[in-house]
Amino acid sequence: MKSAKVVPLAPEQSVAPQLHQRLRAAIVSGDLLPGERISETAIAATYDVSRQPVREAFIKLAEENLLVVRPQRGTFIRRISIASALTARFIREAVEADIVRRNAQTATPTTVAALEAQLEKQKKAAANNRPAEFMRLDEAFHRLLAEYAGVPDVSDYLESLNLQMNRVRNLSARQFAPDKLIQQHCDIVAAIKSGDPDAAEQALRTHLREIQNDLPLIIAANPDYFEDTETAK
Amino acid sequence: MKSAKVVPLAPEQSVAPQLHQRLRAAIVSGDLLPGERISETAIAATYDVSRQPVREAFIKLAEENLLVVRPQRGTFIRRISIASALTARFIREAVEADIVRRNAQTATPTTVAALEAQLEKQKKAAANNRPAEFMRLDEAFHRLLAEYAGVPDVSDYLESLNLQMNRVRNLSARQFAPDKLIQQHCDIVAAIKSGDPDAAEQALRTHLREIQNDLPLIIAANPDYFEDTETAK
DNA sequence: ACTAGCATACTTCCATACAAGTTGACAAGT
DNA sequence: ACTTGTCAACTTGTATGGAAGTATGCTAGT
Repeated sequence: MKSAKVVPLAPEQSVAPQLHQRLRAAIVSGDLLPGERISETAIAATYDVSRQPVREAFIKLAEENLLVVRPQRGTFIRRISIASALTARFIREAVEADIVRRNAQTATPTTVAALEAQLEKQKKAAANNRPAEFMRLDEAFHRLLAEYAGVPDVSDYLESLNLQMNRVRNLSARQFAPDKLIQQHCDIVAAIKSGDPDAAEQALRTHLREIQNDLPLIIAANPDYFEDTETAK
Repeated sequence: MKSAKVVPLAPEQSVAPQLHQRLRAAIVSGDLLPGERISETAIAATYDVSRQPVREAFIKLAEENLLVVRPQRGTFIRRISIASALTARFIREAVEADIVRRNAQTATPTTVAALEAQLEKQKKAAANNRPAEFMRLDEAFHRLLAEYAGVPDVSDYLESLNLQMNRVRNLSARQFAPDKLIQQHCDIVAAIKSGDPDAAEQALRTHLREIQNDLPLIIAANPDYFEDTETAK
């Protein structure tokens, strides 16, 4: 069976990385659901390539904790580990707390203005009810904070952690209220603007703990997307 | 050419994971030097296996930033990115600062006693001049702190960051003075014991910034093990 | 002496075939 | 009704051959 109704791969680029990127997007977006089975041969047939590059993409995805490969049994979309999600959130909070403290200590009118301009974009996206756009701006906002703190590469390291958090977001069909999040973003920027590191840190911690409050609700709504008993990793 | 003077692989386990583990240990320990060339066929011949599992091990190592695969050109041991090392150190500091604060707030006589017992082991290893043993205990010490802070999984996430830092350590032939590090460990535990979060945080930040002070010396001693110009992925 | 072009020996990437193990249905026996 | 053994259809793991691209050294020409 040849491919059908699938955007074909770019022939001038390597196959494996392209598959890796596409499958990751499909998993994070919730197009492929946790626990779902996925086989090398099926994906290979879909994109009309051999099993080998598919296999290599699977290896990378397994390394990112998005897939579980059970030899001679099958490969499955990884269920979300609650413990891992909480751990990821804890790390993000600790790192970003430091980042906003630095921002509060070194803020200039220029950087504050840029942050406030970013907030306006967020408000606009929320007002127009475009959640995907808002999510992108949300990520850009936190990335901007890291940049202004003098540690831009930190965002790349946190990206793998956000992968799991974003899965939770998308699976929950966006139960998060954008207005509340934007208000919290404003509180952070306001504290930075007034040069108050303690207030900035507190505002950020409150912000990120919002997710922790919503997590039990999301789990209750989609219990089979999470794992409890198994040890994470 | 068949294998020679190499411990053969365990035949009952899969080849690829075994190769991955061995090569990673070789890179972190400095047995394989940064910039060194490494080819699929050579490794395959060494262990008397086919190229495919070697290739899969390479993919995992590239994902861990230990290898750089340049298509149709060759594969090389990744040089250490100074920017990445500093970023990793920043994240570690932020996360562990939070961890020791928690320890100071929730410490019990039991946990403090366990930490102090750990310190004694460190002193013994240092007195007997066993750097490898000390390094292992150092890691265990930080892992213990995370456990007592109620976030044991954090250590696993920080492990990938420590990979790069450990490479620096091993390449530098251990320029770190164990006595000074142990003294700093004692300061941390003392602050935890007295229930002073601010002091504990300060002691930990001082401790981890020690590495940052030594980094320029290490770079000056082994400049070709580091990269500067290239963007660190 | 120096440069441009080319052949050769590499490298990684992909396709294909086979090996080893698991799962599940089904039939035979108790 | 229940258990057990067998077999067929899957799965992932490994081996191998060839395709495409790159580096290198030689050769011919200036």
